[in-house]
Amino acid sequence: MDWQEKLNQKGLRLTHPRRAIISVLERADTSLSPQAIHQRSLDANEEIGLVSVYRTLELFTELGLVRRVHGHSECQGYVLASPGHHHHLVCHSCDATVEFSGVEDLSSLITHIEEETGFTINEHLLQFSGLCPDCQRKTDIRD
Amino acid sequence: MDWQEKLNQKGLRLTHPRRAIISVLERADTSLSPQAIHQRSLDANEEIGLVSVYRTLELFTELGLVRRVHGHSECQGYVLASPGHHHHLVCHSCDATVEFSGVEDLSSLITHIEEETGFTINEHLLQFSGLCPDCQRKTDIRD
DNA sequence: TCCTTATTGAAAAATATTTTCAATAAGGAT
DNA sequence: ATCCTTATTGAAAATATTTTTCAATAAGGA
Ligand SMILES: [Mn+2]
Ligand SMILES: [Mn+2]
Ligand SMILES: [Zn+2]
Ligand SMILES: [Zn+2]
Repeated sequence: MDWQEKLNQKGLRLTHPRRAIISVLERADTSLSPQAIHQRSLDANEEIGLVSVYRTLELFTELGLVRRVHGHSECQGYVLASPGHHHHLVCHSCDATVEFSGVEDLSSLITHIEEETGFTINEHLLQFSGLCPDCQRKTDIRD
Repeated sequence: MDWQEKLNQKGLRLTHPRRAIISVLERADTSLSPQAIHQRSLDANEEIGLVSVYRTLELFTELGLVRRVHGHSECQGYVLASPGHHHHLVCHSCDATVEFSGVEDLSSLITHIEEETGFTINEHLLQFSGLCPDCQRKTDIRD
């Protein structure tokens, strides 16, 4: 199910700002802050309000259409989300962000921690960071 | 090595705001935002400036004395960090935050993702969330 | 006790986010 | 095609958060 169907299903409208934001995120290769999304939308001659960016990101996060990426300083980066269990990998140097599928098996770790702490665990946040291929090359050259 | 030694070692001073902030974090059982830390410090009659809270948290994060906890909405929660590799477990309901030691073995997952994406991975962010023992009890009673 | 300078905090500036509300446009009904 | 309902928008104002500046202070070695 794509995002348009998802909105229909919930009785939500397919508005201009919503289209514009998805379009910006589709073209992005890094996560983008609300401000950045707004700016790129204007750059593409899709004039939308910054308020709508905030509202749409909140809605889309709720619907699982976008996900938040948590950086060292910045935690307001949003990326398009593919359906299913995924996490993100971020380049320290250029912010390139790619998704990887959540195939990790944390179950034994989770069980261990549940026993140790008495908590019930039902959610996890996992993110990797390092250098993307491009930035590795640039670093090599400099050496 | 405790935080005081660490500061000495770096030629940094043991100031009143720094003591106050550590003291607040030591007493906390959830992560705290800069504002919350400031308020609790005032409540404890340790009058420090909010600016110093920001500056100290930045410094202490750098030094590995505190760590940031990333929540669903809020990502400005700080907790005291024990030395070594740790992650955090947060209660959805009451925000109770406990540390667990980073004994997880992500190496095969990391290798897999490195091969798949061409990235070099050197850092990870892992956080669990769920219900703490207290909040489990409260939920049970309500049922 | 003195001296150096890292650090503080008040204030202002810069940014970021949320709220409000009248105007608009999405999309189902006719 | 046109009408109608109402979800949604965007301008503006209100709030909240974070950073910058800089003179005053106090940490801590001499
Ligand atoms: Mn996962
Ligand atoms: Mn770990
Ligand atoms: Zn890169
Ligand atoms: Zn709890």
